[in-house]
Amino acid sequence: MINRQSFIPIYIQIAQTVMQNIQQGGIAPGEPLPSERELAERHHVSRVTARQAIDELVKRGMAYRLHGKGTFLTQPKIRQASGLISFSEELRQRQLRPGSRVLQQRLMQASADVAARLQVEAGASVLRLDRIRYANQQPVAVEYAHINLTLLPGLDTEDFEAQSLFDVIRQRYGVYPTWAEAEIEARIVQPQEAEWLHMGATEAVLVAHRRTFTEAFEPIESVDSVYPGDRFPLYMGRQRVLANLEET
Amino acid sequence: MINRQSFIPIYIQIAQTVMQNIQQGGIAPGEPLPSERELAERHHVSRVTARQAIDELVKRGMAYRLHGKGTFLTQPKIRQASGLISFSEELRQRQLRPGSRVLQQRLMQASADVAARLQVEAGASVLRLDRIRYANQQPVAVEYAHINLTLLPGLDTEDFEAQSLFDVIRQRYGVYPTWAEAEIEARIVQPQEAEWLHMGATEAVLVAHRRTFTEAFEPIESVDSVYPGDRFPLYMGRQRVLANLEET
DNA sequence: CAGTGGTCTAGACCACCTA
DNA sequence: AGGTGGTCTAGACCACTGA
Repeated sequence: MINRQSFIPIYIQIAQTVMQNIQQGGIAPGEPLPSERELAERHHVSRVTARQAIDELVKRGMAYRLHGKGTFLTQPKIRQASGLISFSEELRQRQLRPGSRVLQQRLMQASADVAARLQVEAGASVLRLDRIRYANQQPVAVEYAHINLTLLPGLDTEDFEAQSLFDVIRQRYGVYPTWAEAEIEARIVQPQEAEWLHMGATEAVLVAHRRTFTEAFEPIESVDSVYPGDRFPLYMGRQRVLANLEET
Repeated sequence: MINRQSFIPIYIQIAQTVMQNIQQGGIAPGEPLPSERELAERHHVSRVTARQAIDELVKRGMAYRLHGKGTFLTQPKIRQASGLISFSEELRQRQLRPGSRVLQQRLMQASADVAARLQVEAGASVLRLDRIRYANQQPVAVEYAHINLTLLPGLDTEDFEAQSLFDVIRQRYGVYPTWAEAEIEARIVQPQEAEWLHMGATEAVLVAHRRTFTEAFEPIESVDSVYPGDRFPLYMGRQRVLANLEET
């Protein structure tokens, strides 16, 4: 079961076996996961490693610990998490088929505003990419993106109707989007957007201003996503609320 | 510096000393934190404990690790995090003075719908609490809340204009809100809400459907919060994007 | 009481980065 | 080479839970 020669850490492998067990229905929501000591013994690892494995599930909101009692599976997550991840990944998790129509894709020089958001110098190369996004053929969002080409030279020649932006970034450049930040507001839909999204002229839209960063906190892209207010609610996922360090 | 007799874990104490150092300007954004080995030596603890301390800062999005290089302070967060936390805590973090006007506060029996959301039996005791929320005297939200009285018997007699709901829950009942889940949509403001929030009749509002849970995932409350679309954007904080376990 | 998670030790080896 | 974080060991004691 556990391969010690693998480049995948042991605790991830153990977390995966527990995940598989869950997905195959071996553990019902509310029921206990194997205890840390049991996992440690079963896989011949130290308890610290077993604990680290369970931590991976807890971090994802899939399980919760109760001191003295055990670690338990949370209720099923219809939709996993989102609001901060990319459109394609979001749809993938919702089991919907993503699609895109590129409205414009062109190289440009960063304005002062865009430069500030991408933390590059004014005039630096930026890819402007506007797309309509589809889920199972239905339009569900309009995205206006500015992508940091200083970090990703040559990205502008790719075809983003056929492939996911993040897939290209990861595979061609080895750059991994690791941090995200978003601010969300509501406004009345603009006429052009209403047409693209098949909405009435006086309906409301959600606008998410999102920035994605590398592991080292370099901005990869700055995107404004426009969603129909009611057809496609943003799910903020299940999160652990952390106590303030100061208050302890 | 470190008190080994304290009921506060050593790694939390160390995290606090690092935090203080940061807040006093000892470390600038982008600069490295003390290394794990250095912290361990300085406080005479094992490296695992020092690492656990730094983990607390990383979990909060205050620092990020770079393999082989070090752990670095993130850029300052103007607004800390939110969308999932309570109104009072959110304003506290934004340095605004919270206020409330109670629209209605009454004991009622859970309808089938409310019962489902609070995971209680239909007909169980529920506190309905509708409030206008103020920040520095300005109305910034309308909240319609259903609170699980099965978990918090007697809560209905408290005065929620004078004190925070969560403060009462923590102090009187020892119940700690630990998990949160939210879904966000946009719609046109309703006439009554427009009046309360000083908005025009055709403006858009953000509606957050939020549930808060105990450590053991028992629902504490289910709240619909209505925010003016543009005056009070929701900040989703800075979060680490976790890779899928399956894809590893 | 036994079983659970929470914290902690004193090491170890690895992979990665910079000089 | 020497520093960093990433992973791992084989224990330990504590606090909490439930029978």
